[in-house]
Amino acid sequence: MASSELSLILNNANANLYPSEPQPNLLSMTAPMGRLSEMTFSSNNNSTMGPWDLVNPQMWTRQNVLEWIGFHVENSRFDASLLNMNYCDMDGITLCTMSKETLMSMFGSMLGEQLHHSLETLKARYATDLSETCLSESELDLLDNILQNSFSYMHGPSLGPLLETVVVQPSIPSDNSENSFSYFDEYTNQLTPESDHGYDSLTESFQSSHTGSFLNPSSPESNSSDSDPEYSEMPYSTSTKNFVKQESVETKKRGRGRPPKPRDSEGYEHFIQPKKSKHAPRGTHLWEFIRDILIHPEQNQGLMKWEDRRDGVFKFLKSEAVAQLWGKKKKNSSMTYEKLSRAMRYYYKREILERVDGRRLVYKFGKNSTGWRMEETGY
DNA sequence: TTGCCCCGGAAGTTGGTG
DNA sequence: CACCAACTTCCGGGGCAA
Repeated sequence: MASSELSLILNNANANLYPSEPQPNLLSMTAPMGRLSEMTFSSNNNSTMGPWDLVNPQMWTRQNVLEWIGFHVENSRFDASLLNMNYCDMDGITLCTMSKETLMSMFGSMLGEQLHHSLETLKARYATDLSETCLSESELDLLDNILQNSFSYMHGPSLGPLLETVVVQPSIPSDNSENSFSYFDEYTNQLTPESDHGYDSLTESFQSSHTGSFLNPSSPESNSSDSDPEYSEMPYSTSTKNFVKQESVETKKRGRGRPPKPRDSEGYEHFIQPKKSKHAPRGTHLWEFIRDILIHPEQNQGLMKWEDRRDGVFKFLKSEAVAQLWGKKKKNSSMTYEKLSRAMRYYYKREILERVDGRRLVYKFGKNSTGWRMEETGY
């Protein structure tokens, strides 16, 4: 585990806690994208369990340990700058040997206790179903092959085995999208001058599951938006398991209206959850989400592009992919461009967007939108 | 003809607020 | 608890290019 990664994940926790504080530019520190291991490293988004949640703590990698600590740092609103990063650099076996006192001395009484509680819970969980959760090497190989075959188009040729690190994730993220947790989040936050919520727009989606599909630098900037089968046929899901699960659920017609918020059923309610302020802003608005994709061209990766930056005219290049991202952010796996575009059309009345007649997939920011102008973004 | 997109009405849900 | 904002879902209709 590189110390820079340690810094990133902990800095990020602080960035989420103190979004108004100026953050150092992490662009240069951002790990190169593309490898699944690096994608999953940042998958501990917004108080969502990371891969570690599905693995016996004894088998955690350094990365898993770090994600787990990061999760609790964020949930307890612990000031990550107070952490000694050397304490975070250990594997699961080492971690499991630590007593409550040791953890409390390393991480302070509050966080240490929380970590101990979590660790004991997880250890107890996996003590009973170890045989179910641990795949044999041959099973891993088999699953790896399946994933490689199924998702090969999502990866660059140089990618290593998908199961190089733990890739399993909860199929339904838990809760609290406000509290994102990845180094991309911090990046997003700092580059979004008007990001009033410190939300996670791109990052949540990028990090957690798309296994590089949007990030593949070789992805052509398709003009045909979703005629590209890459984006039209495959839900953006982490694993085949999740994929199958989602598919079966979505064949049922769902009721109208906003889908119910997933309830936290993962047994972590007992941890200190960051309480939403009574006046906490709502989550990201769609137009802000769109804006942030546009003003972060490094991470945009051909999803959208500016047609006329000065006038705020932009175009969806991969409309369905953007919709999937939006759906992921909203914990709504059945989001489509059709639905997203309906929401976009409502913005016309409010003058957040202006109509662009006769051009497919093209919209324009209106006078009631902010944060996209060059004067505002600084670039 | 088909597929994709645009349009806007209608009805629904969730979460914040008073 | 009512109200409201912000979507989400569904739908019928229409345009356009292949």
